Amino acid sequence: MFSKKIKRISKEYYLNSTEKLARDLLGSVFVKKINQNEYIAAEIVETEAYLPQGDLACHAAVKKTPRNAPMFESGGILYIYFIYGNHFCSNIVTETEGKGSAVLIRAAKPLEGISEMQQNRGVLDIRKLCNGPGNFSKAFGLNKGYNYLDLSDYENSEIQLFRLNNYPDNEIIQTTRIGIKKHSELPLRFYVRDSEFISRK
DNA sequence: CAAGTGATTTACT
DNA sequence: GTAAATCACTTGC
Repeated sequence: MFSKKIKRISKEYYLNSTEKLARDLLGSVFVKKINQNEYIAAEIVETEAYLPQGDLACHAAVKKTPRNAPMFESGGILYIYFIYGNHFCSNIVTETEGKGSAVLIRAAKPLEGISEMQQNRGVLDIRKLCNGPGNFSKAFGLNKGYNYLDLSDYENSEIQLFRLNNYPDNEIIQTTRIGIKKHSELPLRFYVRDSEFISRK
Protein backbone atom coordinates (compact mmCIF):
# COMPACT_ATOMS: atom_id res chain seq x y z
CA MET A 1 0.00 0.00 0.00
CA PHE A 2 2.76 2.45 0.89
CA SER A 3 6.13 2.69 -0.78
CA LYS A 4 7.66 3.47 2.60
CA LYS A 5 7.41 1.10 5.55
CA ILE A 6 4.73 1.75 8.16
CA LYS A 7 4.74 0.36 11.71
CA ARG A 8 2.09 -0.43 14.25
CA ILE A 9 1.76 1.79 17.34
CA SER A 10 1.34 0.13 20.74
CA LYS A 11 -1.54 0.91 23.10
CA GLU A 12 0.95 2.01 25.78
CA TYR A 13 2.30 4.72 23.49
CA TYR A 14 -0.94 6.67 23.86
CA LEU A 15 -0.49 6.85 27.63
CA ASN A 16 2.33 9.37 27.25
CA SER A 17 1.80 13.06 28.00
CA THR A 18 -0.61 14.83 25.67
CA GLU A 19 1.89 17.50 24.71
CA LYS A 20 4.52 14.93 23.72
CA LEU A 21 1.94 12.96 21.74
CA ALA A 22 0.68 16.03 19.88
CA ARG A 23 4.22 16.61 18.69
CA ASP A 24 5.09 12.97 18.01
CA LEU A 25 1.87 12.07 16.20
CA LEU A 26 3.04 14.26 13.32
CA GLY A 27 4.25 11.79 10.72
CA SER A 28 1.78 9.05 11.68
CA VAL A 29 -0.73 7.75 9.14
CA PHE A 30 -4.47 7.69 9.74
CA VAL A 31 -5.96 4.77 7.79
CA LYS A 32 -9.61 3.86 7.20
CA LYS A 33 -10.58 0.65 5.46
CA ILE A 34 -13.50 1.23 3.11
CA ASN A 35 -13.52 -2.08 1.20
CA GLN A 36 -11.75 -5.40 1.05
CA ASN A 37 -8.73 -3.85 -0.63
CA GLU A 38 -9.51 -0.14 -0.52
CA TYR A 39 -8.19 2.36 1.99
CA ILE A 40 -8.26 6.03 2.72
CA ALA A 41 -4.98 7.14 4.25
CA ALA A 42 -3.36 10.45 5.17
CA GLU A 43 -0.28 11.49 7.11
CA ILE A 44 -1.03 13.76 10.04
CA VAL A 45 0.84 17.06 9.62
CA GLU A 46 -0.90 19.36 12.13
CA THR A 47 -2.20 18.74 15.67
CA GLU A 48 -3.20 20.49 18.88
CA ALA A 49 -2.89 19.27 22.47
CA TYR A 50 -5.76 19.62 24.95
CA LEU A 51 -4.34 18.99 28.39
CA PRO A 52 -5.90 17.20 31.39
CA GLN A 53 -4.82 19.90 33.85
CA GLY A 54 -4.71 23.70 33.75
CA ASP A 55 -6.12 23.97 30.23
CA LEU A 56 -9.42 25.86 30.15
CA ALA A 57 -9.80 25.27 26.40
CA CYS A 58 -9.98 21.52 26.95
CA HIS A 59 -13.53 20.11 26.74
CA ALA A 60 -12.76 18.07 29.85
CA ALA A 61 -11.63 21.10 31.88
CA VAL A 62 -14.77 21.40 34.03
CA LYS A 63 -16.06 17.87 34.50
CA LYS A 64 -17.05 14.68 32.74
CA THR A 65 -20.21 15.09 30.60
CA PRO A 66 -21.87 12.89 27.96
CA ARG A 67 -20.01 14.69 25.19
CA ASN A 68 -16.48 14.60 26.58
CA ALA A 69 -16.73 11.13 28.19
CA PRO A 70 -14.41 9.51 25.61
CA MET A 71 -11.60 11.85 26.75
CA PHE A 72 -11.65 10.14 30.14
CA GLU A 73 -11.01 6.68 28.73
CA SER A 74 -7.56 5.16 28.44
CA GLY A 75 -5.60 6.63 25.49
CA GLY A 76 -5.68 5.35 21.91
CA ILE A 77 -9.37 5.76 21.04
CA LEU A 78 -11.19 8.38 18.98
CA TYR A 79 -13.09 11.33 20.46
CA ILE A 80 -15.34 12.94 17.84
CA TYR A 81 -17.69 15.84 18.44
CA PHE A 82 -20.03 18.07 16.41
CA ILE A 83 -19.37 21.80 16.29
CA TYR A 84 -20.82 25.00 14.80
CA GLY A 85 -23.83 23.20 13.37
CA ASN A 86 -21.80 21.82 10.47
CA HIS A 87 -18.60 20.06 11.33
CA PHE A 88 -17.08 17.15 13.16
CA CYS A 89 -13.70 17.38 14.88
CA SER A 90 -11.64 14.24 15.42
CA ASN A 91 -9.29 13.70 18.34
CA ILE A 92 -7.01 10.96 19.59
CA VAL A 93 -7.53 10.38 23.31
CA THR A 94 -4.33 10.46 25.36
CA GLU A 95 -2.97 9.46 28.79
CA THR A 96 -4.35 7.04 31.35
CA GLU A 97 -7.98 6.42 32.24
CA GLY A 98 -9.72 9.25 34.09
CA LYS A 99 -7.45 12.11 32.94
CA GLY A 100 -9.58 13.88 30.29
CA SER A 101 -7.19 14.82 27.48
CA ALA A 102 -6.76 14.43 23.72
CA VAL A 103 -4.92 15.50 20.58
CA LEU A 104 -6.97 17.25 17.89
CA ILE A 105 -6.15 16.21 14.33
CA ARG A 106 -6.05 19.52 12.45
CA ALA A 107 -4.61 18.59 9.04
CA ALA A 108 -3.16 15.73 7.03
CA LYS A 109 -1.43 14.92 3.75
CA PRO A 110 -3.56 12.59 1.59
CA LEU A 111 -1.77 9.39 0.57
CA GLU A 112 -4.40 6.82 -0.46
CA GLY A 113 -8.03 6.93 -1.54
CA ILE A 114 -7.72 10.41 -3.02
CA SER A 115 -10.83 10.01 -5.19
CA GLU A 116 -12.92 8.94 -2.17
CA MET A 117 -11.72 12.00 -0.26
CA GLN A 118 -12.50 14.23 -3.21
CA GLN A 119 -16.01 12.80 -3.31
CA ASN A 120 -16.51 13.16 0.44
CA ARG A 121 -15.30 16.75 0.38
CA GLY A 122 -16.69 17.92 -2.93
CA VAL A 123 -13.27 19.45 -3.65
CA LEU A 124 -10.54 18.34 -6.06
CA ASP A 125 -7.43 20.20 -4.84
CA ILE A 126 -5.41 17.64 -2.86
CA ARG A 127 -4.02 20.34 -0.60
CA LYS A 128 -7.54 21.22 0.52
CA LEU A 129 -8.87 17.72 1.26
CA CYS A 130 -7.70 17.55 4.89
CA ASN A 131 -6.61 21.14 5.61
CA GLY A 132 -8.51 21.75 8.85
CA PRO A 133 -10.16 19.63 11.56
CA GLY A 134 -13.62 19.75 9.97
CA ASN A 135 -12.28 19.06 6.50
CA PHE A 136 -10.12 16.16 7.70
CA SER A 137 -13.15 14.56 9.36
CA LYS A 138 -15.30 15.07 6.27
CA ALA A 139 -12.65 13.62 3.92
CA PHE A 140 -12.58 10.44 6.03
CA GLY A 141 -16.34 10.37 6.54
CA LEU A 142 -15.93 10.57 10.31
CA ASN A 143 -18.89 11.27 12.57
CA LYS A 144 -20.13 10.41 16.06
CA GLY A 145 -20.57 6.80 15.02
CA TYR A 146 -16.78 6.47 15.23
CA ASN A 147 -16.58 7.80 18.79
CA TYR A 148 -14.62 5.46 21.11
CA LEU A 149 -13.11 3.53 18.16
CA ASP A 150 -9.81 1.90 19.19
CA LEU A 151 -7.00 2.96 16.84
CA SER A 152 -4.64 0.32 18.21
CA ASP A 153 -6.92 -2.67 17.63
CA TYR A 154 -5.24 -3.85 14.45
CA GLU A 155 -7.34 -7.01 14.27
CA ASN A 156 -10.81 -5.48 14.40
CA SER A 157 -10.92 -1.71 13.98
CA GLU A 158 -12.02 -0.14 10.74
CA ILE A 159 -9.65 2.76 11.46
CA GLN A 160 -6.05 2.42 12.57
CA LEU A 161 -2.99 4.55 13.12
CA PHE A 162 0.54 3.70 11.95
CA ARG A 163 3.98 5.27 12.17
CA LEU A 164 5.34 6.49 8.83
CA ASN A 165 7.72 9.41 9.42
CA ASN A 166 9.69 10.70 12.39
CA TYR A 167 10.37 14.40 12.13
CA PRO A 168 13.39 15.97 13.81
CA ASP A 169 12.74 19.02 15.98
CA ASN A 170 13.97 21.46 13.33
CA GLU A 171 11.18 20.37 10.97
CA ILE A 172 8.41 20.98 13.50
CA ILE A 173 6.84 24.32 14.42
CA GLN A 174 5.25 24.75 17.85
CA THR A 175 2.88 27.69 18.20
CA THR A 176 -0.47 28.81 19.66
CA ARG A 177 -3.75 26.99 19.08
CA ILE A 178 -6.38 28.21 16.61
CA GLY A 179 -10.01 29.17 17.12
CA ILE A 180 -10.19 29.10 20.92
CA LYS A 181 -10.87 31.90 23.39
CA LYS A 182 -9.60 30.46 26.66
CA HIS A 183 -5.88 29.83 27.10
CA SER A 184 -5.25 30.86 23.50
CA GLU A 185 -1.76 31.93 24.51
CA LEU A 186 -0.55 28.40 25.25
CA PRO A 187 1.83 27.03 22.57
CA LEU A 188 0.12 23.68 22.04
CA ARG A 189 -0.26 23.57 18.26
CA PHE A 190 2.27 21.59 16.25
CA TYR A 191 2.77 21.33 12.50
CA VAL A 192 5.28 20.13 9.95
CA ARG A 193 7.31 23.08 8.71
CA ASP A 194 6.89 23.81 4.99
CA SER A 195 3.99 21.37 4.61
CA GLU A 196 1.47 22.52 1.98
CA PHE A 197 -1.23 20.47 3.68
CA ILE A 198 -1.64 22.38 6.97
CA SER A 199 -4.74 24.49 7.69
CA ARG A 200 -2.78 27.75 7.83
CA LYS A 201 0.49 29.28 8.89
C1' DC B 1 -14.55 39.82 7.55
C1' DA B 2 -19.23 37.84 8.64
C1' DA B 3 -22.80 34.41 8.38
C1' DG B 4 -24.50 29.95 8.81
C1' DT B 5 -25.57 25.92 11.54
C1' DG B 6 -27.41 22.77 15.47
C1' DA B 7 -25.68 19.93 19.39
C1' DT B 8 -24.30 20.61 24.00
C1' DT B 9 -23.98 22.67 28.42
C1' DT B 10 -25.25 25.73 32.04
C1' DA B 11 -28.19 28.48 34.56
C1' DC B 12 -32.02 29.32 35.83
C1' DT B 13 -37.43 28.31 37.08
C1' DG C 1 -38.41 21.59 32.13
C1' DT C 2 -36.93 25.67 29.37
C1' DA C 3 -33.96 29.23 27.59
C1' DA C 4 -29.70 31.26 26.49
C1' DA C 5 -25.00 31.13 25.59
C1' DT C 6 -21.30 28.83 23.72
C1' DC C 7 -18.60 26.73 20.14
C1' DA C 8 -11.14 23.15 19.17
C1' DC C 9 -15.11 25.54 11.84
C1' DT C 10 -15.68 26.57 6.82
C1' DT C 11 -16.87 29.22 2.98
C1' DG C 12 -17.56 33.06 0.28
C1' DC C 13 -17.52 38.00 -0.04
